[in-house]
Amino acid sequence: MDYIFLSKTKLFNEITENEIKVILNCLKSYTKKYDKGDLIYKQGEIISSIGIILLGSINIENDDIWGNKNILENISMGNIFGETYACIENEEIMVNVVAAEPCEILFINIDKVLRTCSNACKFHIQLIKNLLSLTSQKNISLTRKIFHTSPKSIRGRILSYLSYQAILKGNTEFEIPFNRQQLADYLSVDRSALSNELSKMEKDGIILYNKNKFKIINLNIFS
Amino acid sequence: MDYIFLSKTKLFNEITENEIKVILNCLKSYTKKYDKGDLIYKQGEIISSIGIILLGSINIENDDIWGNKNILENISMGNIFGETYACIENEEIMVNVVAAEPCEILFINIDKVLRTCSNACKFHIQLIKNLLSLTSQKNISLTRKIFHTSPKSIRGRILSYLSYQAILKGNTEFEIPFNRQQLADYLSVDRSALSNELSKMEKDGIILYNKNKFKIINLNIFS
DNA sequence: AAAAGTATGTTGTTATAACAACAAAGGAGT
DNA sequence: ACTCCTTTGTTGTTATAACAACATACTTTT
Repeated sequence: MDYIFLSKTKLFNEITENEIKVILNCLKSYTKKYDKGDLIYKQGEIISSIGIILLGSINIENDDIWGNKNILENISMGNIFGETYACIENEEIMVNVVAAEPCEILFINIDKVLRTCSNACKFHIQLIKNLLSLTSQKNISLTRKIFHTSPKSIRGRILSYLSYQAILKGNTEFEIPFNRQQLADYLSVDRSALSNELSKMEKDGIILYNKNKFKIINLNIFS
Repeated sequence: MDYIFLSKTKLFNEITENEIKVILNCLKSYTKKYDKGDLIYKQGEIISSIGIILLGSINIENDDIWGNKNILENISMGNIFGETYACIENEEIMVNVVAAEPCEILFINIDKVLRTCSNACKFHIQLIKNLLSLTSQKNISLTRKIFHTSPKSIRGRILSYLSYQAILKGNTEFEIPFNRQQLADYLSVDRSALSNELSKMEKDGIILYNKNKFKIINLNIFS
């Protein structure tokens, strides 16, 4: 186990490598490998472990009753997933967790962290604090997705998403972590309509793009 | 201060009335009253206090760059708001918090809870645990809104929302906490289009409704 | 290098939502 | 009961997104 890597993750923020070693042992954690497309957590399951991505990345997806796939989030190496459901008892997970590429996951039973946390155990308290911070941040990323999908027009959604990416990267030229289909799913629009709108926006001189590289030319927010 | 009321809230779960009294004093909490429509937290502010609603209810809203108002959530008596931003340092709040009716709010500085939490203080640990649970639950309610707004058709969104409400209330007949405009905002659709679609659904024999009372007759999920 | 597979772009048609403008119903206050 | 005001429903028009089907890259495999 790469404790140095783990000590740099947000989950183990302010926890030393040796302390991590103790925690992982005490909480009976284990690792598992997955291939691209493998289902890690299935909609409807009751889970009590969080996952830390040691290698690769995963997608949080929802398949609605009509079969439309909706990508809520892509989570990469060093980050965690499942904490929302693991922190609430008997709450069915409403999403699918799917390996976006070959990956390796470390699972930690969070029930134990929450139930056995006593004043005596300093690591546990820090772990809970870190979880709180992470959950809050996930909260914000969900709020952000809601922002990007609340404009009624496709152009509005694209502008919302791209302008946020530009701010995030601190540059009007940037790469996005989605391909067209994934971006369409994220914004809840049809892929071909998205492609179509992107090329219209290029014609209108608002953006330049090639694959997942974008450049914002003139963000006319009133158009 | 009504400590009995507070001891029944989720935030003070497993904390006694006397302990609450100590905490509130120690954390320099204070209360404030608002009229309907008053702005409690404004988009862009850096906040470090969470609010507990002692009386009334509040709306979490977003006004986008084109002036569309988007209601993310309605939060009622005994529940908290602002914890997402208060738990992360220097994170601007991206929403407006508005009094949905006359209300009274108890503010608690969360910075102090997180920073001064030591092994010696048992209440603080419990408070953080409770916050973690609440944040996780808020997370789920955001995910739920994403579900309700991800179908591409208005009917799909209405069905998603109403069928969830029916499950929540455990009855095919129920009241919803929104008026038409608020529901339209929540589902990110035009109000008149929503009214129109609702009456079509009634004609199609799927639902019956009057104002905010609904009855699901025949949830044909494949239509 | 050819073949197969995947991702992206393009176009035309159809379905649907937004919008605007108005009508009707329901409350609140005088 | 009348007026004012707010909420909800209705209709027709216009704008836009979904959808389908195909074309054109670009990748990966053999």
